[in-house]
Amino acid sequence: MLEAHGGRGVRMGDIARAAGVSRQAVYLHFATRTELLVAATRHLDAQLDLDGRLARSRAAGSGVERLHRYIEFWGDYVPRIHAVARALLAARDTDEAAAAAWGDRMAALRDGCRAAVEALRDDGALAAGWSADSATDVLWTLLLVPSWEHLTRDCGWTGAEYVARMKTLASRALVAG
Amino acid sequence: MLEAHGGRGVRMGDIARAAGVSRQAVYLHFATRTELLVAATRHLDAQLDLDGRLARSRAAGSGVERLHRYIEFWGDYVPRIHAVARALLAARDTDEAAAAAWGDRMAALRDGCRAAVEALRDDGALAAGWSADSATDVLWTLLLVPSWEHLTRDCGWTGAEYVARMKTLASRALVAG
DNA sequence: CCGTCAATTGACACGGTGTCAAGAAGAGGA
DNA sequence: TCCTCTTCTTGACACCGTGTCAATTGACGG
Repeated sequence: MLEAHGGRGVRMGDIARAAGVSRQAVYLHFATRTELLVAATRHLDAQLDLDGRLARSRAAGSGVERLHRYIEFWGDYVPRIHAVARALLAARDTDEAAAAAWGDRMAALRDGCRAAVEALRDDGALAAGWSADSATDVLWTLLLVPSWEHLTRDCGWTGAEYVARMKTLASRALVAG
Repeated sequence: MLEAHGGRGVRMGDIARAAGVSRQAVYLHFATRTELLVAATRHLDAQLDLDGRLARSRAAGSGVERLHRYIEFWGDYVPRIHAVARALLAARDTDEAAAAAWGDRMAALRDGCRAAVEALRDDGALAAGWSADSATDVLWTLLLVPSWEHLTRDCGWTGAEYVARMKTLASRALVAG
């Protein structure tokens, strides 16, 4: 349902109706809308085998390869989780729990960025001018969901273009030489 | 008031009270909350002399200088408009008019990016691999408000760091050589 | 047969936006 | 002085979405 509505405007009553159940029944399982949203993201992560997808990046032989694999993973993953991410992102403004849940996911993204940057650094391939910290911050920011949204929706980039150009961008920006 | 609350949680009643006027009086001047928000951004642009601030970038002698001046302008401007931008951004999800107003501002940002990229291209300084369009999209995305927010709030970058590192990033990514 | 558990119905509180109607206060002109 | 226009006030209300509560029903298992 979130996917059908771009992550917006899905109410508890809509969900209940779609599940063939009363609105109150939903509250018997999820105390708040945010809790339901968070459960949906967890479910999605499990269903999509988040950890498995990350394995390819972790197994990379070089820093640059790791960076590229990570961008490939992310470019493939974001569109799948986008709608629910969008909903969580919107809820964040008014709901403390949603903000925390979003923070967790962003921390995980940062871990991946950090690992890629450290792999680069260990190869001596981190471009001059960046510390591991600042490079991590940059990569982390490049991969933000709103940026993906902007590029694919407002700029009309395809998923493949996103991956290819993001690789170019990150490589030019962060990799030495 | 928006600045005091990070652009969130400011209600019509709060505004009225702060203005020493009844809530309904506000509605005599602005039909909707969004209209008031949009008026506030216009007011802010005029007060901050948006056009004047852009002049320095427009007067740049080279493409690279123009790019750098534009990033300096933006890095100085965003923190000043951030709270109201945040509010507009939040309203965008539920309000068509807010989405349109935001779209306008983003289009203006894009125009600036486009001009900088074309200046680079005309100098023959646009890095291989980018078309003017894709380079514009990239720069446009780098400067997005959520990214600025993320870097300054979540990553703890200062305004000066934002400008300096964004210049580095954009230069490495887009400028040849 | 009884207890438990999940679900149902219907009502309600709350918070925020936007609307409406009746009236008050002041300014300016005939 | 009176009249009118404009602006504002007060207070009520509709609407929407979330979350709560209470009373009830129906199925399943010991």
